[in-house]
Amino acid sequence: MEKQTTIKDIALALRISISTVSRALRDAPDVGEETRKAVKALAEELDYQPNKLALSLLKKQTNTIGLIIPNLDWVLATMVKGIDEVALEAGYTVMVCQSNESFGREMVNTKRLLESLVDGFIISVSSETTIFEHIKKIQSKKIPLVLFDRVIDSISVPKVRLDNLEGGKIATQHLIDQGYKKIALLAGPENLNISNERKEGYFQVLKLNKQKADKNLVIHCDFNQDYAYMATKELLSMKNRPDAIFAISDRLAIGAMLAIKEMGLKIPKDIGLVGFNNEPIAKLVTPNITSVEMFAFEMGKATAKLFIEMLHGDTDMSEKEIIVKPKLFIRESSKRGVNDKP
Amino acid sequence: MEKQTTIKDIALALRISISTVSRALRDAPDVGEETRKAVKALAEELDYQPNKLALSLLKKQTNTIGLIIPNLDWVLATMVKGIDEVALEAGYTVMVCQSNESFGREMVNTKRLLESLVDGFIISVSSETTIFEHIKKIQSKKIPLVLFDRVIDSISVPKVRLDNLEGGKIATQHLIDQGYKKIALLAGPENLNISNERKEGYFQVLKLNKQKADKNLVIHCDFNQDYAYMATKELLSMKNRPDAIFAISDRLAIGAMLAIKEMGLKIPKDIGLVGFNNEPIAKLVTPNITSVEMFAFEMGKATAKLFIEMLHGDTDMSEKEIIVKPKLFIRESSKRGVNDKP
DNA sequence: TTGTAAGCGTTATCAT
DNA sequence: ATGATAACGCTTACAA
Repeated sequence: MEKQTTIKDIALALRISISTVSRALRDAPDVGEETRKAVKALAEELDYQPNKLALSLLKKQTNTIGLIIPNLDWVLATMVKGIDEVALEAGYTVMVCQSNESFGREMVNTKRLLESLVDGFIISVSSETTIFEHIKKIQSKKIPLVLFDRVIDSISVPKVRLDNLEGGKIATQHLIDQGYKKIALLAGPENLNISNERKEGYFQVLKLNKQKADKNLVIHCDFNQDYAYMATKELLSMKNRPDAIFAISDRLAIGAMLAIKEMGLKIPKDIGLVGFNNEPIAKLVTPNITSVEMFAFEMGKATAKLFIEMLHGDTDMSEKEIIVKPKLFIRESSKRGVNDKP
Repeated sequence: MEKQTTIKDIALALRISISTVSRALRDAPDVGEETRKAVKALAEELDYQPNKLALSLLKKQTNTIGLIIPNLDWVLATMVKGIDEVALEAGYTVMVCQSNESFGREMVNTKRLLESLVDGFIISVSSETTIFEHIKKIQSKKIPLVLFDRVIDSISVPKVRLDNLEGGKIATQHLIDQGYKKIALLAGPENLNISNERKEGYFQVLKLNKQKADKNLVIHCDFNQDYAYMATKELLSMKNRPDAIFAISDRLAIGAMLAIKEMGLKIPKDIGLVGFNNEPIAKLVTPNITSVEMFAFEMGKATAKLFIEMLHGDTDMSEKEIIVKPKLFIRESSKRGVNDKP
C-alpha cells in the first residue's frame, strides 16, 4: 500500500500550516480565497483523500453498521439488499457477518464488530441463540441496536418483524378452507420465535375450526430440507396420515414435496401443501407452491430506516416495533376443487 | 455510545505511565510481574478493549477486506460464504458491497472502501463495467486486489475464475451427443467475459462437430429470466426452430423452460435444455435441469486464500490465475434416449 | 523496570 | 486570515 497524501504534505509543499489546509479543504469561512484555491488545486493534483481512520478516531464515529445474520439464503439476501440500499443512501457502510446459525460464531462476530467500533448493530439471531449476553453487552454500552426478522421478545430494543402469528393463521385457515381435515406442520428450530409464532398461529386456527391439534403431526425440522423430506415420509406412513402439510419455510415445503411425489401421492389432490417466504422457487416447482409472502426487501429497508432514525433521533425507541403483515399467495399446491375432495 | 476504557484510564488509576500499561497488556518482556498482574486485573475489571481505530491508524492496517460483488444471487452468496469463512479464520473482516450490476454503484463502492482504508479488495465486476479506471486506481495505489468469477482479462492481477470455455464446451458437446442438431444459445451480457467465454465454447464445439453456427440462434438475455422467456418464445416460433437450448445460467434456463412448456413442447423430447451454475433449483424443477457446476463455495475459499497469500507474501503474483474446472451434472432436461429422436 | 515523548492524520480551540 | 497546540488511543524508540 503506497503512502497516501496527507494534509501535512500539502501544508509543507505550500509552506502554510496544516490547520489552514484543513480549513481550506473543508470550505471553512475563515480562509483566504487565494489559499483555498491553491490548497484545493494541490489536493486535486496529489489525489488527496481524507483519512477516515483519523477522523473516526477523533469523532468516535465510523459510519459503519455491523450486520449479523444467520446465513445468506434468499430471504436474508433480499433483506440485506434492502438494508444496504438505505444504509448507503444515508452514508453508512454495512459490514455483513454471517453467524452460520452458530451461536459461537455470532458471539465472535459481535465481539469483532464491537472492536471495530461500528456505530451500531442490526441483528437477526442464529437458531442456536438462547443466551443473550452478547446482545446485552451491546445494550450496556449504549450502542444503537435494531433486531429484525428473528427477534428476541425479552429484549427491549427497536424491532422489525413479520406478523408470524398471522402468517401461521392465514396459511392454516386457507388449508382448512380448501377442505383439508388433518393438517401436519413442519416447524423450524424449537427456540426460534419466528417458528414458534407460526406454529402458534397454526394451533389457534385449528382450535378455532374445531380441528383436533395432534402433537404427532408437528415435526421440528430446523430449516433443513432433508429433514423435511424424511419427516414427511414418516408422516405419510402413519396409519391415519395427514391430508395436508404446512411448512414453515419454502425449503421445508420443497423437502415435503419431494417426499410426497416419491410416495406416489398427488398434490393437491391427496395432500395439500403450503410453504412460507414466497421465494422465487415456490412458483417454479411443479405443482407450484402456495406460500406466505414476507416482503423481505421492504423489511430490510424498514430495518435500516429504523436504525438510522434511532441513530439520529434522541427519543427512546426501545419499545418501537414495526410489524409487517404477511400475505398468502395461493397456487396449485393447495387448491382443491370441491370435486377433488376424497 | 458510552465511553470506552482506555489504557490512559488504567494508567491513571494505577498511577503508572500509559506505556507501562501498554507493555503489560501486550505481555512485553520488560515489565514487572506485579505491574503486569495489576494492569491485567484492572483491565479485566473495567472491560478494557483495545481501540482498533487507533491501532489501525498507527499500523496503517485495518484487517478489513473490501468485497465488491454485482448482486447476492445464489452463486455469489455461496461464494461470499466461502470468502467469509477463510477471511474470518485469517483474522479479517469482510465488508460486502453490492454494485447491483451498476457501474456507478461499483465506482461509489470502490471509492468508499478506498476511503475506509481496507487492506485490499476482492472484486467481481458488474455487467455494466467496461471502463476500469476504478480498478486501475486500486492498482496504482498498490493495494492488494484479487478478481474472481467475472474477471477482467486485460488487467494483470491475481484471478480466480471458472474455465468458462470448458463449461460452454461440455454443455454443448453433451447436447450434441444426445442427438440434438440445432442448438440455440441464451447468452448473458455482451461485455461479460464469463458469458462470452461460454459462448466461445459453444461455437468451438459446434464447429468441431460440423454443426452450422447460426447467429440467429444466439440471443443475449443479460441474466434476466423474463428476457430468456421471451427470447425462447421467439426462438421456438422460427420456421426452422432449434431443438435444444443452452442457457448461460440456470435462471435463464428456467425462463426458457417456462416458455417451452407454455408452447406445449416437451423437454427433453422436443427440446433439450442445459443450464449453468448448478443451483439447487436446477434439480427441483420438473423436469430437472442438466447444469454445469462451478463449485462456487470452493471458488470463494480459493479466492480468499489467494488474497491472503498475496497480502502476506512478497512475491509478485499479478500473473497468478486459479482456474476451476467445471463439471456437467446430467439430468432429465437433456437426456434423450435413441428412441426419442425425431 | 519504568517513564517521556514523538507520531499516526485529522479537527478544534486558542492565540496572533 | 493564519498558525500553534492539544486531543483522539495507541505503540515505540529513547531516556532514566
